Amino acid sequence: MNEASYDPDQRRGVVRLLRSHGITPTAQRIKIATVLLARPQHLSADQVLALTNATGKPVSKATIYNTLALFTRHRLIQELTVDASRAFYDSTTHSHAHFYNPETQELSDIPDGQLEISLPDTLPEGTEIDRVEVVIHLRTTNNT
Amino acid sequence: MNEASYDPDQRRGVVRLLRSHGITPTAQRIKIATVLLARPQHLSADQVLALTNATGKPVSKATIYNTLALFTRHRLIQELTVDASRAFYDSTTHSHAHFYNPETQELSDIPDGQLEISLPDTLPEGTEIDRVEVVIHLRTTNNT
DNA sequence: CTGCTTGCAAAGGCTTTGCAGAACA
DNA sequence: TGTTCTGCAAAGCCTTTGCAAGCAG
Repeated sequence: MNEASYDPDQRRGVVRLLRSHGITPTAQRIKIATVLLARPQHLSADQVLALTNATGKPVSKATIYNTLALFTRHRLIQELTVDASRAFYDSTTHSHAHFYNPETQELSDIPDGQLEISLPDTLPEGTEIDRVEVVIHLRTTNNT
Repeated sequence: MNEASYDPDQRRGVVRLLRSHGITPTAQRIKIATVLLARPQHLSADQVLALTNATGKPVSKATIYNTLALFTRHRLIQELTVDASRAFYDSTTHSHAHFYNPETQELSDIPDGQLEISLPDTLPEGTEIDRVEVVIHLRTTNNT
């Protein structure tokens, strides 16, 4: 029930996942990855810090930031840039479209198939597509 | 030739534009708008500051930030969030898709028609679409 | 006059970095 | 034993804010 409870099978899975992405598993990285990848979610660095340190031995803020950057570099998670003031980290790497509500600061996935996009056939010279970020910014309906 | 040269006609146009967006024209706002709207471009606050203060009486950094926020609120320009570290301001409000090259920090428009997107027909309860941000993140091609 | 606007400097939030100690192979 | 990783605190960058003076209507 407790998210941080010790589950050897889960731990082994996370270790395998880190290794398969070329990341050396350490206690801190395993803990952070376990929190992040528990379910599809979008978390700010601060939220990751809070969740990670909700139980067990705390992980420092510097390590959180360094680890999130490392995970992003190795494509274990995806960094989202929807708000200039804060980065979000998406635990799912396949879905790329999101709703963002600035009022509630809520970020949510748009289900696959709900949105279609056709990419341009010509790109700037010498470049290729790294990733596509689609964010639909919402506002509360004006019920006058 | 000089971008900041005094052109009464241009100035009148900018004043009209500000008024039509519900913005009280002041010397600083006119100067900033003139720089920004000179052509389609994507500028950071710092770049706007530099360009604005390249000639004439300088405008303070605080006013630049406040004015860019004001212009954005009144939909004269559009704020783009492609890089967590810096906001960009787009002088064109109709085109929404961009290429972004993190290595060069270059932001460029994708011509209309090059990219098509079908929006979802269902939105979260009580919300409507404010704007859609599509950013194709590029990377330099690996010429091994 | 009265309210909005500007500018300066200080504060603020998020993120990165330097460096010493700890962990790991 | 040599390299990588962690954590603390300090620094850094971009942006916002408080407040007094200036300007516009």
